[in-house]
Amino acid sequence: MKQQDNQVTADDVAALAGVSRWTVNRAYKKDASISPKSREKVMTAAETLGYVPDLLATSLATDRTNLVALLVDDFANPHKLIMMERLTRILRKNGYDTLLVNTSDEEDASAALLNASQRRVDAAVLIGVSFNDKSLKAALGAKRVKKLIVFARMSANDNTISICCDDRAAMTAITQYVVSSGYRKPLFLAGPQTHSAHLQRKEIFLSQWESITGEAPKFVAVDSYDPHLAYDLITQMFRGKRKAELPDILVCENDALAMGAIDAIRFELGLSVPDDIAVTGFDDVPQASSPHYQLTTYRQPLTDMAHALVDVLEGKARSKNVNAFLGTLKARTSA
Amino acid sequence: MKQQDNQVTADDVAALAGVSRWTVNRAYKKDASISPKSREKVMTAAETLGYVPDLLATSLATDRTNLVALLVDDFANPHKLIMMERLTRILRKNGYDTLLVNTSDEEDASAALLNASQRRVDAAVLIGVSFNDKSLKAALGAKRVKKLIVFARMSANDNTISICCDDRAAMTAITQYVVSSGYRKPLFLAGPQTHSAHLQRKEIFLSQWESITGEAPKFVAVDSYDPHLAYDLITQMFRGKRKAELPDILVCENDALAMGAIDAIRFELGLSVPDDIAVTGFDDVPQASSPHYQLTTYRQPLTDMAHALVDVLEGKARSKNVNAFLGTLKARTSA
DNA sequence: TACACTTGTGCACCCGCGTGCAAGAATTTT
DNA sequence: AAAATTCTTGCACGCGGGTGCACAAGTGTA
Repeated sequence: MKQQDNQVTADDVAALAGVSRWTVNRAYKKDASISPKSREKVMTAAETLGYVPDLLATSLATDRTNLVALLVDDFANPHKLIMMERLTRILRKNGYDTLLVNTSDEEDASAALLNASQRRVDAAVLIGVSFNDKSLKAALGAKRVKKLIVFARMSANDNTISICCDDRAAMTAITQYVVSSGYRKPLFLAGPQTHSAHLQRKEIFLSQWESITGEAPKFVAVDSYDPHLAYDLITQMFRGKRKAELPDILVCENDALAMGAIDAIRFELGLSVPDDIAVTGFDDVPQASSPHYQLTTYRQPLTDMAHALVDVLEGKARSKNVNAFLGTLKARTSA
Repeated sequence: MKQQDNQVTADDVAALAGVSRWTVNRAYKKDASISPKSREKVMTAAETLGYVPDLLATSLATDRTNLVALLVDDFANPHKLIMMERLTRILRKNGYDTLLVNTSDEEDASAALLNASQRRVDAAVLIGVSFNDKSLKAALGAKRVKKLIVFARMSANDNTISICCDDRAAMTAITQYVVSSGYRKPLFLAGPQTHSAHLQRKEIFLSQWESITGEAPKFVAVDSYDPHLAYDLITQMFRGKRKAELPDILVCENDALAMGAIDAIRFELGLSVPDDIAVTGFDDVPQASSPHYQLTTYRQPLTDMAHALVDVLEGKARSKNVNAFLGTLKARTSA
């Protein structure tokens, strides 16, 4: 493409408009003291020259980049796509651009974050779920990161701002749904155990269930939110078992695991969902509503959460942590 | 978190190391003329102060940001997630950061791109598929974008660099597979018709098929690569038809459409895939290998393509367009 | 020891724009 | 109509670091 070597600068516009460079500047500032006709002149000049202010120089001068780093550690989960779409769109609407940082490779993660911080991002937003203490520490080590925000996940770290829905309320809704639907032998399928116990959906479910029915459910866990792991684990655990030995419902920490489990139940064990074993998930990914899965799951209010993120960025958040969002249970036929 | 208000600058390091700021600079430049002991002094000083060069200032001074804008227009397709993961990882390994720009909202798209260009991205990479002429024009209008690259898609635009696999070879492989598998009544399910005809997979398939069998296949199209649209269209088209009226294979432009189609065939029409109607896709998204879909599809060599992108960015690409990558046909049980 | 020559280092100036202040122009007041 | 305001505008300086050149220091030779 045609390369415009001579980048149009404010000086050029000033020259054409017959004013000083600073007047050009003011024309772009909303509440600057400048006469309407000056602004007019500048704007037409800018138009003919195709001038747009340079964000790099602006950021350097103002120490505000309007850039947010989005740290994603797990690209296998379709829910990430939804979150990324929502966040980028809403951030953009509020004047922020998004730097996508892939932290799936453990070693590169801190380097990537360091790099992002060298760009003076206004904040780093973690939308990963398996961030362990090490990652968090690395993130905090990057001194230039002004704010560290954990999105869609609880965080107990003091140096962190957490924006997520009320996991306790969510799991309560699921637990009550499961109990009232008549299930009695649940098995909880959890992901990586990287959180403080009391923050885990697993723990919440277990205690909720126990307080309602008096019995402590069993649970199993896989090392990452990977449908294949769920598939393999369920296959291996359930194969050859008599029906009486199997749970009547599998409560999964998220949809990715739930979908893997459903496939295993159907295709490896030849059983029916929900008749033999019911399944619930969490997130309501697009595939959850497909006729194949029809997954009963829980949807977080991502749009509201994204707006809360903007509030935090602008420093006008009500409280430090914004983690009492309420989602909705999507009851489908999988449970 | 603790905010380090006083940002460490090269001057600070210089003072501590007892050299000038420029010597500090040289210490960070690979092939600069600087004595080993000076560099040593600088480095230890930098270490104790926690100094890292500011990328903003560097970019401003060198006119090279090492930033790439990734324009994504369709977050419904899981393949995007794969591409994003691959691209961000490989770009990062080569020193580039990625700006994620959501162009799914038509109106905001050009604004978003303009904004990215104001950050002086070294290149804009389109990994969308439904970019129409209007979007391309908007992209080209952003003068500051030095390179405009279309990834994983052909592009006939002269101002554009296209990095993709050889669609002709790919469709040939699919066509031959379908023919040799004994299918005789294909229907091509296409996405938005935004490309020049000769670049479309649809056209390639149609002509390939005709040249082999002598018959011109039928085709249908939906307005976006949305599984739901495919689902609805197939349901509506096929419902109530006698078996003889139905195709024996549905060749889909990508996996998203194929999966929607499979669901419709199974759940709305009560037919079997592949026995009643076979289906093929394109992309090999993760879900394609699930036991439910077992989709026969075509996988592009994304890693190689990502490296080619880096070559283009560094200006050491063999030719202007790099679009002869060969992928592999993944034959599964859906066809 | 004097000379040429190869490093190593410092410096002025630049990248493009923002901020605060002071001088100039326009407007109002008396 | 002169003085007091208020609105506009210009400018020095700074954000953090890169580039090319000139000079100082270090090395080698006669």
